This record gives sequence, structure tokens and C-alpha cells, in this order.
Amino acid sequence: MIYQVVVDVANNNVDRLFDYEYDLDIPIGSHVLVPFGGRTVEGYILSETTKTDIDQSKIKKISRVLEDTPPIKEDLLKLLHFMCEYYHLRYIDVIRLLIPQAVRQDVGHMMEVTCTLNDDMSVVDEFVSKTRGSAKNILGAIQYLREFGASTKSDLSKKFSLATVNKLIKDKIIVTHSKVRYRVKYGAQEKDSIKLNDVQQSIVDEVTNSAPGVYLLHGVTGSGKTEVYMNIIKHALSTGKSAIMLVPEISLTPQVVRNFSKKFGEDIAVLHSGLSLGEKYDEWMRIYSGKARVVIGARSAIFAPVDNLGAIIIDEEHDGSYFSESNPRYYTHEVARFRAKESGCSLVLGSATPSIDSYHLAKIGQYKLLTMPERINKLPMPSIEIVDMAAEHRQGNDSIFSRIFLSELEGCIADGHQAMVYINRRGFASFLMCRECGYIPKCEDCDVSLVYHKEDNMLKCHYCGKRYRMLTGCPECGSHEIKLGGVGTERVCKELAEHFPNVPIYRMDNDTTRTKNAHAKILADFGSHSPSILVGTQMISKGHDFPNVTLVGILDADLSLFFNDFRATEKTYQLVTQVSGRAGRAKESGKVVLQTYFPKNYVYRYVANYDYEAFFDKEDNLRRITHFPPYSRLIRILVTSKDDTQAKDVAHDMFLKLKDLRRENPEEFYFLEAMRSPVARIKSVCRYQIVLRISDSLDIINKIYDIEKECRARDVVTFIELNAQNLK
DNA sequence: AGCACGCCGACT
DNA sequence: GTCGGCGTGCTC
Repeated sequence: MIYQVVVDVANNNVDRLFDYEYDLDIPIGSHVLVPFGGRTVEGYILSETTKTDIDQSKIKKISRVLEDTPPIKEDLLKLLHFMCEYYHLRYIDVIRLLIPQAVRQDVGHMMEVTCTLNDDMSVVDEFVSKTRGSAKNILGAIQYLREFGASTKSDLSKKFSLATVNKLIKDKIIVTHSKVRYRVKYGAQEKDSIKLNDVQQSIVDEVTNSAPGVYLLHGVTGSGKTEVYMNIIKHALSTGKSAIMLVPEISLTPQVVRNFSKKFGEDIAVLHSGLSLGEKYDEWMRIYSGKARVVIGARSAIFAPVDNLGAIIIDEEHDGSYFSESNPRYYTHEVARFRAKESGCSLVLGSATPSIDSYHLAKIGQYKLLTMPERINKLPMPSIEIVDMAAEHRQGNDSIFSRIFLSELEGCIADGHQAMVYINRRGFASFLMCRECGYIPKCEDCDVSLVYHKEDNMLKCHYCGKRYRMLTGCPECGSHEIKLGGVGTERVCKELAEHFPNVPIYRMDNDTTRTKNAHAKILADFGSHSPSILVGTQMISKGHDFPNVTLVGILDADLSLFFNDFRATEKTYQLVTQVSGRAGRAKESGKVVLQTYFPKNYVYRYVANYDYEAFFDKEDNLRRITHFPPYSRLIRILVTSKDDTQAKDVAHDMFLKLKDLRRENPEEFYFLEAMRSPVARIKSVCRYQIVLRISDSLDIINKIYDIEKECRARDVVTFIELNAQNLK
């Protein structure tokens, strides 16, 4: 039999199937060792055949089958082919998604490797006598093992360097033994049973009793979506099936895991980036072997090797982290839809603020829309007060806090309650705004705000590449008070401390949550002090439930509005709603103070009224008129090379061919521009990009891939992003 | 990615 | 004369 193998070598030239023969039957998806160009490499069997075009003399034999059971199960093989075809990814890059590094390296065993000296002491003695006395690590390691008999490989490596230990293993001075051990333990299951309200129950019933499909669950913050998810998962388990639930990485906190482990005990496996390699190995193995049937994880958990899927849930479906924006680029929703369809199970997308794209699909009937319009126990939504910061400045308040916010905060503290203060520092530190009138420079052609580029002192549009001279004063009101950049969390904390010297203030952002349990500790500290204030970035907007929080301050809500992005308004709506949802989650009613320089922007009107439906209509209409997604497909072709000229030439070549394609299909194209990437160089790789918006035609997409193939050049790497999110 | 093959410069 | 630089091309 001839087996077609993908070799585990990440290079475009070997991204194809190589034919090998073997006398025995090997299942597809197996992990094998094959001779390849004078060396031996690992590979994966993707198909089998009886005839081949390759010259018989060239065909070699598979050296060895590495595991008894194939690491890539049948349904994931289908997913692999779908992804390679649809996103034009390399086989090996997708395989590496399906089998995490920890498993490919067999870390589970490595973690438990113990080292002892070779039983034959004469070999050791001879080696020592031949070793120079200056080789401290080598002699030290041997001496150590003589004294203690054995040591784990990782301990020994820490003391005497990994290189030393590996050399001694290679020279057969040290011998190794390995053993599997499971590290992850979850608490036992508790027999709780929170009674669902009627709305929750009817949604669970609808999902579990209907034919499989895709559901969009639109439930306001605090409406109890998590309970719905849990019950859908419980139903899957009760019918002998399994489930995957995805959450944004940022909200996969220990509390969330604990809640699920209370409900499902040892049935759950958790996959996220914070796990050690050994933990990842264990979790993956528990899923693979069927010991864990509920998988909770971030984006890549959609590739978990579960059998017999009964449900897939994507929580906070609007979250940007569901787009993979590097290496193998994919959109989790598309992958999940494929997997759900293959497994014949339902996919539930849940959010308090669905993405325009998803809600659009629900509106046109591709998804079934489910709504939870009220909070649990009919708690009122917090009232949102919009404060005009330009007016504050005009009236002589130069502080970053409005007077209303400060007085609300004083009241909140006096009552012994807690407050959360949100400040967006995301991404860009440099934008421009007139302090007097709130004017923001925008591109003439694209209606997106311009980004200030320090290096050449110019304003640029990241969409069409158009450049403008830097402002010397405000063109609207003539003021020279032009504000650059934003305020960060640190400064907010400092100023709050001056106002409230006796109130504990906690800060939660990327800087303060870098270490392993910092996130949980900050939340625990905040939770156990009242009154207190929590200052933070997006992190504070996700799913925390502090009943004593009665005030939320959103300082400078506009920041995400100026994001050079047609999704800026959508993101602002989502963010403000999510942050506001933190207030008033118990008996006490909540209040939100939202500071803005654009109190009249339509997004705030809808936010303040909690009118998602109306916001959607407005935004969807805008997208339709301007041919932006969901009314087009936004594609970004990124051409990169160490050599600027080479990248530019390839990009230009492609651009000309795309223009021809547009000439042949004028009705399919809405937009086509080539430019240097806004971030022109990353890690000394030069970047050019071609941005296009086309109708969602698979035919055109395939022609674009063909053009990319024709334009390939040495030392130039081109990426095609089908669902471009971020045009940096 | 690796590794071999191959064609030009400076070395015992 | 040879050792070795890394450009080019191939791997079933």
C-alpha cells in the first residue's frame, strides 16, 4: 500500500503529499517516521492509494509508526482539508493546530523523565577519566547522580544545563526512564441545581429539541447566559455526547473554571495558553482518550480531539480574539460551523452585544436568533449618564474626571460600595484631537480617523494610504490646543489616590496581570474590600460579578471610535455595553458615567438606551451603503520580505493583475488599493499590503489565490487574509 | 527546513 | 594543489 505523508517540516517547498510504502495497514491520521532527503523526519499520513506517478525507484518505506492510534481523528482530518483548502494554509501548520506542541513533543513523558547513571560503572569511570577537570557541569552532574542515585531530567538540567544532560544521555553515561502522570485535578462535582427561569428554560429547550443548527443567543449582560450554556452542555452529556465551549482567553479565569468544574467535575478539560506544556499534554490526552467530555478553552480549543460532539458554544462571540491574526489565520466561527455541521450538532454563539456580522446572518435567517432581553430577577440595567468632556474643559475643568463622575464616586464610596473605572489604552498611543471643539482629523475618502505618524510627522489613512500634512492648529476652531495620545491606567490610579487617599485602589491591566495568579489575586482583593475602586482596561469588562459595584466610570469612551477601522463604532458599542454591565448586579441599582468628547455621536444614544436592535439597524444600513462587511468580504493581502524592493515589486505585480481581474469582473469589486502597510516594518521584515473589498464570491477568491501563486518570488512571503480584521 | 552538490577565493 | 565559503535545488 502507498501512503501519502505530510512531513513535519514548515516550509512552502515541502507542503505537499509524499508517497511512501509500507506492508502493513496503517490508519489515516497516523504519526510516522520517514526517510526524507537523506535524513529522517516525522510526518502524518493523510491518505492512502495504490498507484502513484512517482518513479518506483524513488519511493521509500515508512521507517516506523509512532503511536498505536492516530493522533488525528477522522473528523479532524476533514477539518484539516477544509481549512487547507479554504484558507490556503499549509498542511503542517493546520496539523500543528490539531496536535499541540506538548503532544507532538510527547511532553507528558518528558516531564517525567528520570535520569540515572549507566549501570556499568566502568563506562562511567572511563568517561570521567577522559574528561578534562575544567568540565564542571559534566563532572558535577555525574557526581550528583553518584550521590543521589537518580534525579528528574528537568531538575538535573536546571542544575547542570540541558546541553550537558543531553550530551551525557547521548554518550550513554546517563540512562533515562519515563512514565506518564496526570497533573490536573479538578474539584468534585457538586449537586447544585440552579433553577432556570422561563426564558432560560425555553432557550435550552429550543436548542436541545430542534434539529442541529446555528443559534445566535442575544442576552443582555446579567441575563444568565452561562446557566443556559451549562444546561445545553448537560443535555449533550446526558445523551452520551461531548461539548466544546469557547471563551475569550481574557475571561478564562480560575473562577469561570471553578464554576464549570462544580457542575461537571472531572468531565471537564481546560485548554488555554497559561498551562504548562505538561498540563496541556494531560488535558489533551484526557480529551483524546474520552476521559474528559466537556472542553472549555480559548480559540484553539475548537480543535480539541473530542469524539461525538453534541454542542459547540462560543461565548462573547463578538470578541476579536476569535480571529487568528497570525500564522495559520482562521476565523473560529467558520471553523466551528464546519465542525458542528460535520458532527451534526448545534453551534451556539452567545453575546450581550453580537457582532454586526453575526447579527446580520441571524437577520437573514442563516442563524436562528434567540433573545434574553431581561436580567435575572428583572434587575434594571444601570442608567448611563453621558458627559460632554469638551464642555467640562470649556467650563474650566481640566481634570480627566468630570465633576459628575467625581460626585457620583464620592457618593458610592460614602455608601461603602465599590466602583470600577475603565480606561481604554488599546493599541494606539497617538491620535489627534482638538481640546476645544473635539475635532478629529479624518480621511477625505474613507471616513476613518487619521493616525499620526511620528517618524515623518504626517497624518495617514490606514485604509487608502492617503497622507496629510500634520496639523498646526485646529481647522475647525483655530485652537492650538491639540491633544496627542491618551491617558493610561497608571495616571488614573494616581489621580484617584489623590482624591480618595483612604480608599483601596486596584489596577488591572496587562502590566499588573503578567504573573500567573495576579489576575485572580487582584479580583479577590477588590472583592474583599468595600469601599474600593478597580481601575482597568478591557480586562475588567469580562464576566466578573461583584454585587457591591454600583458605579462604573468610563473615562474617554471615544478612544476606540478613532480606531482606524470601519468597526470602530461597533467596537465602542460593545465595549461600553460590556463595561456598563458590571454595575448593579445585585439589589443595589447601578449607575454608569460615560465621558466623551462626542456626546452627540449616534453610538452613545443607542448605548444609553440599551437599544441594540436600533444600533444594529443603523450600522447595518451604513455597511450596506458603503459596501463594508457583512455586505462585502474584506480581504487583505500582505506581502512581506526582508528586502523592501522585492516586497514592493511583488505587491505591485499582484496589484496590476488584480486590476485586470477587476476589469473582467467590475461588479464583484467594491474597492482595491495597494499601499505600504501602516506598520511598514515588523521585526525588520518589510510589509506591503493590498486591501480589497469584493462580493462574497468563492470564484473570485480562488482567482486571487491563483494570482498569488503566479506572483511568488524567492524571499517574499505573502499572506491572504479572508476576514481581515486589523490592517496593521 | 536541512542537506548535498557545485563553483570560486585564501591557505598549509 | 586543497579546504571551505554559501548560492541553488531537491526531498516520495
